[in-house]
Parts: sequence; structure tokens; C-alpha cells
Amino acid sequence: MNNALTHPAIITRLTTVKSPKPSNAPTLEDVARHAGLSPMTVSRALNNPQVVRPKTVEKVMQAVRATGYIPNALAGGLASRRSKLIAVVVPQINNNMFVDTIQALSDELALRGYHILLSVTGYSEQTEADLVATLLSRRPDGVVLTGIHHSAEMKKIIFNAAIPVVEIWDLTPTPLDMLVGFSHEKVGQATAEYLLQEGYRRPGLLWTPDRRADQRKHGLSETFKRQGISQLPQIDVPLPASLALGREGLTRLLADGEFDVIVCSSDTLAQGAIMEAQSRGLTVPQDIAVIGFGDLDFAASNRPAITTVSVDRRAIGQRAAMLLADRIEHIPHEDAIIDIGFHLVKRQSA
Amino acid sequence: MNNALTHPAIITRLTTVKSPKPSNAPTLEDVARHAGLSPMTVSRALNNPQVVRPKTVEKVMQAVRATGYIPNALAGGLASRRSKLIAVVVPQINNNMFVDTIQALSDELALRGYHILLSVTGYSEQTEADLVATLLSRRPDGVVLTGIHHSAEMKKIIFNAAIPVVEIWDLTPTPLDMLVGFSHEKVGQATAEYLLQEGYRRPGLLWTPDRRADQRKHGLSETFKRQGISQLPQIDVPLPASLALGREGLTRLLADGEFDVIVCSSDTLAQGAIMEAQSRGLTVPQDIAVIGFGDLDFAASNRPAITTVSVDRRAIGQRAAMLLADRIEHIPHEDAIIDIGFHLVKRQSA
DNA sequence: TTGTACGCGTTATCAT
DNA sequence: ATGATAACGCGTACAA
Repeated sequence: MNNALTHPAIITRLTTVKSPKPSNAPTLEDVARHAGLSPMTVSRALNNPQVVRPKTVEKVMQAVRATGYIPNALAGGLASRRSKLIAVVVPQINNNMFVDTIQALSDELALRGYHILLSVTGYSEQTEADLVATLLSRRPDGVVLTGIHHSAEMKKIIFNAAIPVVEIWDLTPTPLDMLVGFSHEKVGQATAEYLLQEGYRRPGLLWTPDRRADQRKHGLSETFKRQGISQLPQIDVPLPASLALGREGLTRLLADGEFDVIVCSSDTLAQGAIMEAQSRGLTVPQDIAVIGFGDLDFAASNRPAITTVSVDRRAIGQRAAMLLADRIEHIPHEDAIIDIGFHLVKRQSA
Repeated sequence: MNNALTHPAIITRLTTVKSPKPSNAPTLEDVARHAGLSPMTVSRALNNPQVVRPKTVEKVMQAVRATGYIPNALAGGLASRRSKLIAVVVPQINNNMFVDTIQALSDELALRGYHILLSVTGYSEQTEADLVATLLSRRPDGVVLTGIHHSAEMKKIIFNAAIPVVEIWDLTPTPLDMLVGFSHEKVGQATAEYLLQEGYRRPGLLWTPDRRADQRKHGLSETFKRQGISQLPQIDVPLPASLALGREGLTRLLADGEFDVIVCSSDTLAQGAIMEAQSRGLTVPQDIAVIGFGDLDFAASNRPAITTVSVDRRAIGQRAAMLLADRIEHIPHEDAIIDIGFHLVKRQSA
């Protein structure tokens, strides 16, 4: 699609389109004429009413209603160098984990007059670089990136653009700029500690290949190793996780050995593993325990209820939105790095 | 929030922001200077390379790389009156039904150089009108709306904007403009016919309050009524549907009477109903059958697998994208109304 | 095939 | 408190 010759940000038109309509949409000038004012006063009345006489504002509002005026944000953004657009890049959206964060981000930003440009990478760093380059052509006021691993190319592009960035869903002392997330390493540790404390000694992993899941696994296996339990058997399933993959994964794990607990990289897989166990006549957690990650909405009401790690997904979006908007609007902020934390929710499955 | 005085499209700045940076981002002129060409030739080389001498194009590309040029779509859109932006309005995104459609829409449009502006209404028509007005300030080249019921105010706004519109997820002979969807009425009929044919005579409804679900219910109850079965008992649960609400809903239904099949307005509720039935020692479908809607990813691998109605959610997005992009680019198209259809998937739960 | 002049609709800045 | 003027960065239309 992208012209092979070009910069990733440049998309060559495939068809030559001509003839822009004369556009009869009313402009600021139409409103100004209608109100007997200058365009500049109308602009102020709309964007900065406190510096305009109330009576004038009222005149403007009437003219706006009369003309059906809708501001042109392209022109406004061009002139003011502020687009009121935030570019958001996530690996997936058919993954319930990110959707809540996006929704919260969008809600919070909408309150402050921002719109979101959403793009999906499919977990590829190269795709991310291309997407970001393309998105930057919209001149967003800020960028939200998922995770802390990015291609060098993308970092360069972002750096050159000199644009506020929030990385979400992960933690590092050295973010590109701002960050809202939590430690996946610690999630893994906490999970292992809980399982050890509950007496589990033969864990099996049902895992998906993404970097944050890998970090959780690292924390998990290091903690188990310290108790003399190493070489955790593991089955990998592709993204996106699904109930079906959970069932299939457990089947494959059980063919490999014996376990007292199955640690899943997501609640979705956990639900599938539980279902598969039950269909084999195994009782969860007595015969085999299962623990998930994410505390998705079904986790609490599953049968048995799924023990998992809860993360405030909406808070990630909210805090990220506030960090960005505040930075853009030059509102000072203490922490540019926010650890949103997590907590283990003990239910029935493990 | 929106200033009470204003048009919904107008969002008053809460803080006065000043000092636009001088912006050292390279412009077309910088690239032109670097390449020893006029800005216009550079513009053509990027947007319409076929009308530029290949050697010139190459010179331009080198200059683009050298300068790190990223086009300014705000300026481009303002000048060309084409923003390459599509506004998309959906009721929910934490609802798996719409996410696949959005993803497909986004993928298809990205291929053609468009970006998506996503907004969520939360099933409110007033919210939709406000959102659309705000979105139109971005001067999108097209709009995607979910459903066919809109406030008169919004229709007026859309009409005045004279912008291509695709309505999705529903069917009507009289769309605002273009349409990609299917008949919810017929889904209801097909569901009832299937259940009657399978011998079910005492259906109970587990339902959510949205207009498309209502249409399905209408088709369903009319068909049952023709067989002498009227007054279908019904329990309503709020949106968004969840496993928990499915369980709770079945509990309440069972307190109300006896049923041989529970018809759910979504697979999510169906999964919950099945789980609740099982936890009460009922066998599905022998003691009580359950049928869903949507064919979400877990439906096929649930235990028992959920009988449901499948809709090609990605196709809705793809076709909508093609309709819109073709219209925008003046590529002729036969049908402006596409019935994407559906099919009943017989599995185990009913 | 390439270049020139101008306008797209708005806001920053300075003046009144 | 309001207005005049000059950008903002690019594409259209026409000229060369």
C-alpha cells in the first residue's frame, strides 16, 4: 500500500481525486457578518469567552445558531498549532484488556475537548513505527503508546516531533517521556508467592507471546526457582487469546505432564482451561487449580470464580489522559511516572 | 464540559493556552529547497507521483528522508477540503460485537490512507447528536453511524454537512445515505422458527434494552404468536451484557416460571445463563436449552457449545469502508444498501 | 513536466 | 473589549 519509495508517513493516492466542492459550510466570517462583528471577536467569543463582553458573546451565540456554524478544526489546528488530537497506539482491540483503558482515555480526553486517533499494531514494532509516522501527519498534540519497547526508528521519529508521549501498561525508570503502568515482573512474583503460599508446587504455564506476558513469566519463574522449582513446563498459544485456545492449551499441557496449578497469561485462557478441565471430569481447584491475569468481567462470576490479578484498566486511561492534557496545557504535574499497581484477587479457582 | 450556551460542536477552552512553539518541523518548502524544486513539485511527487518525472520523484524522496519531513495533514486537508478522516460512532466498545467491525473498518480504511475518529455514544441518541456535531468540526470525509435511529437534530446536522454516511448493523429501505447491515427482525423470526422446529414451546427471554435487540424480539414473538405462543416471559438486564448478568437473569427467570428454552439477546448472556443452569444442577439443553446471538468467539468452544446466530462482523466493517471510500473518491458503486445476512448456527445448547 | 499566485478557515499579535 | 493584519502549510488552477 505505502509507496515503496516513500517515507512510511507518506501514503500515495491511488486515485486522482479532483473537484473540491465550493463548500457552502458557514465560516467564522459568515458568523461575524451575521453578528456585525469581526471574525476575530467571534473566534474569541467561542474559544475564550471570558475576555469578551457577555452581551457580545450572546450575539455571537445567536449568530452561530442562526448560521449552523461548525468550527473547522483543521484550520484552527493549523493556525494555532494545536490539533486537539491525541494519537493512541495499542496492540489489539479485540482484547478486553485494552478496550477499557481506551474507553477511559477517550472519555477523559473528550471532556477536555480532545479527540482520539486510534491505531492498532498487532503487536509488531515495525507496524508501530509506520503507524506513528502516519499518525504524526495529523499533528496530534500528544501520543499514547502501549508498552515500553519500541523500535529505534520510532523513537527517533517521536523525538524529532518533540511531542508529549505517555507510555502505558508497563513500568520502567526510563520512559520516553511520561508513563502510567505497573510492574509485570512484580505481578509474576506476587502470583508465584501466592501459589507457593497456597501449597502449589507443580505449576504449568499456559502462555501467549507478548513482551509484557514474558515479563510476568520472568517474575514468576524467578520466584519459583528460589524455592527450588525451576524449568516450568509451558505451552504457548498465539494471540489473541481465546476460550478455545485455553481449552486446547490445557489439553496439550496435560499431555506433557502433571500439574497442581495452571498459570495462565490471561483470564480468557484461564476460563478456557477451567472449562477443559471440567469437561475432563477434573474439579477445579481440587484436582487442578487455575490462575489468570486481568480480572476481566467474567472472572468473578465464572464457576468456579477465577483467582486472578486485578489491574485498574480504566485508571490507566484516565491518568494517562490527565498527564497528557496537563502537559499540553502547561499545567504543572509532579509525577511523570505513575505506578498504578495491581492486586491479587483470591477467588475459587486457585 | 460543553458550554451550556453553545452549539454542541463548540467546546470552550477551560484554560488559556498561549505560546505556540515556532515549530521547527520541516515543511514542503524545506524539502523543496533541499531538492532544488518548487514546493508544488514536491507536493505532486508525494501525492501524485505518476505526473512527475521519475528522476524528480527520486530527488524528492531523498530530500524527504534527509529532512525527516512528515506532511501536515491539517494544512493539506484545509487546502484540499479532504481530511482523509472518517468519523465512526458506535454505542459501545466494551462489547465484542462492535470491536471486530471497527477493526475491519479501520484496517480497510488505513489501506486507503484514511484514519478513524472513534466515538462512543453509550446508546444515547442525544449523545450521538452532540458527538457528531463535535466530530464534524474535524471535517471528516465520511461518517459511520451505528443503527438507523437517530435524533432529528442529528439528521439535520448530517444533512447540512452534505457528507457521505454509512449506517451499519441494521437494515432499512430508507437509510440516510448508504447502509451495511442485516435484518434483526428476520434474525428473531429465524430463531423462533428454529426453536419451534426443535420442539421448544415454552421460551423465556433474557434481554437487554437496545433497539436492535427489540427488533429481534419483535420478529421472535410474532413468529411464536403465529403458533399460538404469546406473552413470552421476559427478564431485562442492563447494558453492557455480562456473564454475571446472564447468571442473574436466569435466576430471576426461573423464579418466574418454567421454560424449555431461554432466548438471550447476546451470547454473553447465554454463556452466563448456561453457567447458572449448570450450577443449579440443570443440564443444558436437556433440562433447559439456551440460545444466544452474535456467535462470539467463545460460543463454539463453550461447554455445551452455544447455538446462536452468526453475523459476519468484519464484513460489515469492510463493506462499509469500501462504500465510503469509493463514494468519497467518486468510484461508482451499484448498491448503496448491503444486506450482509446472517445464519443460525446449530450447536449443542439448543 | 514544472512553476506561480492565491486561497483554504482559523488564530497570534499588535494596535486601537 | 474589539479589530486589522499576517501567518499556519498545503493544494488548486492556471501559466509557462
